[in-house]
Amino acid sequence: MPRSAPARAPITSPAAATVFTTVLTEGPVSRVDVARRTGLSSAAVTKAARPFIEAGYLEELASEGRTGPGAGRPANPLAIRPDREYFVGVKITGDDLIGVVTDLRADVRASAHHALTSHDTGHVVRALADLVGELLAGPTPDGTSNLRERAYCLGVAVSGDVDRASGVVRYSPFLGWRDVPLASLLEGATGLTVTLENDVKALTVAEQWFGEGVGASSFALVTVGTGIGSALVVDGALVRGAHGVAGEIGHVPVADGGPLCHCGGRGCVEAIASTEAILTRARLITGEPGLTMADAVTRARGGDEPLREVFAAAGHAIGLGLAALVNLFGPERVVVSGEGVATYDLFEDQIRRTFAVQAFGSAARCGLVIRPLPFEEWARGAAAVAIQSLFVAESV
Amino acid sequence: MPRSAPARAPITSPAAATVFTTVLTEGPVSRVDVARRTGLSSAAVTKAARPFIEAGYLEELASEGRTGPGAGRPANPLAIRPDREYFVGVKITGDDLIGVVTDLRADVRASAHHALTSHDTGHVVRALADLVGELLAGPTPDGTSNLRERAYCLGVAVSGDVDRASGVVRYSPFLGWRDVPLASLLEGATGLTVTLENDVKALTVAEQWFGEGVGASSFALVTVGTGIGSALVVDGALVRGAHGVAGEIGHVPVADGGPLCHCGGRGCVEAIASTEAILTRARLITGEPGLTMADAVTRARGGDEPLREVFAAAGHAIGLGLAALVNLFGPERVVVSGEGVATYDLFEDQIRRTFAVQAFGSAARCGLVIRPLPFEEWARGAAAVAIQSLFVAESV
DNA sequence: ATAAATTCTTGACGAAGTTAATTAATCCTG
DNA sequence: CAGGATTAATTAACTTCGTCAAGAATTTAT
Repeated sequence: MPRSAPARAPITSPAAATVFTTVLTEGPVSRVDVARRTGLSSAAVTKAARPFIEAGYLEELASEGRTGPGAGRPANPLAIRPDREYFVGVKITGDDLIGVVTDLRADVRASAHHALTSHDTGHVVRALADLVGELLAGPTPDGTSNLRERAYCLGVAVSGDVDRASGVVRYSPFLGWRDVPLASLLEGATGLTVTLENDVKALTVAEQWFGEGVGASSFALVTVGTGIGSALVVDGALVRGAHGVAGEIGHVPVADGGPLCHCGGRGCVEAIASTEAILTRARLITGEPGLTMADAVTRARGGDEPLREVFAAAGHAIGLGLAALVNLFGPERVVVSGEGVATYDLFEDQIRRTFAVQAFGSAARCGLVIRPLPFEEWARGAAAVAIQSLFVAESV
Repeated sequence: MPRSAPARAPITSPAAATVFTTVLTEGPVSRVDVARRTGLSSAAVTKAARPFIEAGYLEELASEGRTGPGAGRPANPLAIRPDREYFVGVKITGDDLIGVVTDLRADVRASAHHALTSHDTGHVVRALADLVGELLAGPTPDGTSNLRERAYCLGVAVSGDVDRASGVVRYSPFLGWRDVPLASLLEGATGLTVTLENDVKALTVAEQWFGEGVGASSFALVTVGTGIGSALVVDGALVRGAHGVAGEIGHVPVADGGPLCHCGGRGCVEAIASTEAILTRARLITGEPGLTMADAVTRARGGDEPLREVFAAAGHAIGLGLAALVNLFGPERVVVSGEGVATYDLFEDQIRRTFAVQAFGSAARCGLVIRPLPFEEWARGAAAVAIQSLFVAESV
């Protein structure tokens, strides 16, 4: 090509990163507004925004008629051009790969699945590369180019102990992996820049940048399902834990002398409220060892009191765990998301009630959002991590 | 005065703050060493250090003979001159004022007490100003000057909801105060620059800068006594909580269906392990409504099994709370400090045992330091906050 | 002595962001 | 409808901070 390749996102200084994230996460904003929100001078915003406009990442919206009540030159809001770059996100579970392509705003544009027939590293890497190839095969939505030419980054989410910085899966119980340098393997196989992250943390990043977490300096996300996990954002940064462990709300002890947990502890939230724990208890109570989760849910929804109580007990345990989290951290908001079967409607009431009782003082003012979690969301989280990887420096 | 007044700590740039804190908290270090540890260039360290040396805050130690194994110019380590400036710290309790004077390293040089006969704001302010006057009356230890001329900052620690930034006591149950602008009142009364902080947070700052927290990017401090509280440091910054509440480990629910807590919850750590909760339980078990804490402690130490079990139950509850904290945050270290009567010897074993069982995975690698808490330490915490207030910008 | 190693200092330079002045685009008023 | 008021964006000069590269200082090793 005679013309130089289009410049990638020109994040060259803290101010550039600040301006870009502000426009990215807070919709169209005028330069003065960006300046006001970030504390930068308006001159700095002008300077920082120009390269982004030239590289096609930002655009100036035609002034939208009225500026407001008073007089004055109307603002030309800066807006993101979401189609300037695409990102691939893949979540690896024990059984399959879930992949999505998103735009800069983390809106999903395409998705695909792929069953895993083995946990062998080589197999997974090949399958993942195939999936990525499939996802990027088509043209861009605007038809002017194809996806592959505008996608440079791949985010991968895996449950377990993941070292994002080095791109290594330290330990993944589901896959039976230890110390697999997955990021570099995938960079070789796909040619994309790969960022690896723990799945719950990835989900939290998506929420922090493009969901409920926008504008909150501290918040938490909790996932309820097979396991119960969470991740915390304090002062804009993900809490990672000195030894790589943090956010283990599933193993917060809430019921002294309660059921034994697979972690060796007693009365952990996960020992009471995980899908398996609920099912075990439901079978015990009904005396039907063959009871399925789907049946239990249907009957509970239908008004089966003993079964409803099993779910309520789970909701109570989650509420206690939330109270522990909120009393210790005081986040601005917490998102509780139900994985897999959307049973959250059976928990929600009890979670809120218990939380209201156990949250201390004004910590109770913390906003509680409870909602289902479509499983594609996990892959979207991975893509969000890829988007975030544009910002090499601090995570604003 | 013909000569200009001696310059205060010349913290004019991020680099200056970094260099000064490094030397302050990590003992004598050569300039190259500071550069290596902080990532600054050695030129920057030289430049930043000079004004501190000129103002008398730092000095160059004569090269200490051998530098190490190899050749090369020997290092001239930079060291703090602790006596360059003194700081006053005062802790306000419901009954009295405890005050100390410390040097730059937060070493206590003088201390004094003062009984409070009323909780009236004016009375407390006057009493506190008197106490400060008393503390600063003498000459400096080196005899070259007097304390007052080298003390500019006062730190004040109060339990309850305190807004450090505005210097307002939002709510203090012990004093019965609401929205008292204590910092500005005290600036008027003492002429010193006043920094107000919550007492547990102040203690944590002291630990972060001058104790177990040095070098740890995240750690927690827990105090056990009348109340049970904690404060958390994540990535070098104190967690404040979106609504001003954080670190409320005392109200983490650990025993579902346990004793009712004064906060309205059930099974809170504080409802089981606070001094009052222990005493209530001890009286119930022994059937002696007049039992004192001192007696209970003596008899438990002497081998009284039922009483030992009361303390063990408290230790267990604390251990569960600690596990919750550590599983959620993954701090590098936790300090557990016993307030008032030094009963920690009766808890320690049980705390460690429970913690070991309930801490999840490598979170258990978190270092646990359990030790008594001399009550002057609270005032020292206040002084540490005053020292930290020199660093206007971020708390490194 | 001379060379090698290591620490510290110095001055030129460059990057990033600020302030202040200027230009631009609109509304309001008489 | 001209002129002023008002707000937005840009420009240019300047400040500040910290790096780089070169060299001075001071030791050990040969």
